[in-house]
Amino acid sequence: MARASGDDRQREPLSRQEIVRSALALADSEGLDAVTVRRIAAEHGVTHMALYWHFRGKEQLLDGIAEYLFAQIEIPPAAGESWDRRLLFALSAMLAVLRPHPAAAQLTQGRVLSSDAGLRLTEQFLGILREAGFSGEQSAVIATQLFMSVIAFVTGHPGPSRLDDPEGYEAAARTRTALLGALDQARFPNVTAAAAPLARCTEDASYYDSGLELLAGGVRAMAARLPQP
Amino acid sequence: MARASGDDRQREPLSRQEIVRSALALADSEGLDAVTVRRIAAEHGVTHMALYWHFRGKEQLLDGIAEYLFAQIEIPPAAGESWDRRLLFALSAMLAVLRPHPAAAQLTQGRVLSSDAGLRLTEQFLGILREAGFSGEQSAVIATQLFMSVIAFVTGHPGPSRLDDPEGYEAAARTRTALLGALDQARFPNVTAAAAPLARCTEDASYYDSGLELLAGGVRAMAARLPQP
DNA sequence: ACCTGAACACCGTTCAAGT
DNA sequence: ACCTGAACACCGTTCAAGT
Repeated sequence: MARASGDDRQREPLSRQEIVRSALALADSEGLDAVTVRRIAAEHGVTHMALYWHFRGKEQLLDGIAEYLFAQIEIPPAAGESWDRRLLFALSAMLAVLRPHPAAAQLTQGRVLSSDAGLRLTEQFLGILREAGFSGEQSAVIATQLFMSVIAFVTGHPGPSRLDDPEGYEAAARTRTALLGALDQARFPNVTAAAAPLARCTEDASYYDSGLELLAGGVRAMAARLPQP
Repeated sequence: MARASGDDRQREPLSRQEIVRSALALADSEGLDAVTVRRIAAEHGVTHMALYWHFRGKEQLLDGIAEYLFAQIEIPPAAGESWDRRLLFALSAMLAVLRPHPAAAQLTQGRVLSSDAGLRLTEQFLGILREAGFSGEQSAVIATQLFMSVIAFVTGHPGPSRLDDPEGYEAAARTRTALLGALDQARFPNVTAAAAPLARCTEDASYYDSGLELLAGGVRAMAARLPQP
């Protein structure tokens, strides 16, 4: 990934895209703390001030990562489908994009309304919710809460990613399981009994299936209580 | 809040509690970035290395903040109540504690299972969910997702807190509303129509009421699909 | 037991300057 | 247009030392 500074004396100019992509790769492999102006610059064989020509500051660089993630979310067109199936598709599309980037997903949390792709996503969710019969205000509230929840499902995934570092992931999961299992059974009967699922429940697809069911079921329940038009 | 270094020549020794409390106050008033070993130390009229006697490092200090927050969550005893009402009480209790600390709440996200008070909370949620008929595995998954969602509802609250800085809050909300309202109405019909609720929906209690309804409704829907015992 | 002083490696940002 | 060099203020951490 790193571009040695010696092997290409005539480097082509950086682009915002390249910078954002290497920042995202850094977040994926070493976490958000590793996303540093200086380290990103080093990846490109450039001094760290070079990035300030492309971004006004680090905050704008992080905005760029969030925008990049939002832009990848493609909600499949499903014109003939019911609103609740379309909602499920939309939530799945978000999860599919964010899951590989548990560290960087954090950056999307406060940036939905300040990125173009985030606004496009919001627009689509509002459309689905309006179709379900919710008012503009209700749709705004529910869309925000769905975004926050989906993002949190992904960022809540602790430690190293299973995809990037499977053996590191395994070791961390085993350690957590052992710690939970060793707790006082009198004080924590349910925790000790469910030590393994608690420690590793975010690892497999069923975790996200359950999350989608929780959210979609909640929205359906709220829709069912709406006054009939 | 700051303790001048001159006014008490015989300072009583620091305690972890005091350090954690001033760190939390700093997060509340200026955000997580302001929570700095050096600034906390200055609040107490002490050099920054003094904190290293009380904490092994900054990470442990942040653990302390999370622990402190979890410890304040008191789920009311409600022995005779149905499981879904007790679930609602438990979620409300979490929200009540976390809402005043939108910045610091972020710290609780990955620390539920590594803090004593977080484990106590987990135990109580698992108890409620087991009573609803979910298996240990299902309860672990759902409890985790409920935690993540509630925390995200609070941390998603952008900008300055309404309680700590009402006029700053108002100004930020107005700016966001104006920005959303000025978007292209052809591309963003629903966003522009709901500009105000989108920009400020996290401000009032109904936002959190809606969030609780969403989550509780989702869990009820999942419980309703369980095979009858 | 509780805190200080000096030192270190690292960070984001500014500003003038180079090509 | 695109990048460098030097400088600055700030950060977390270590380690030996003080009381």
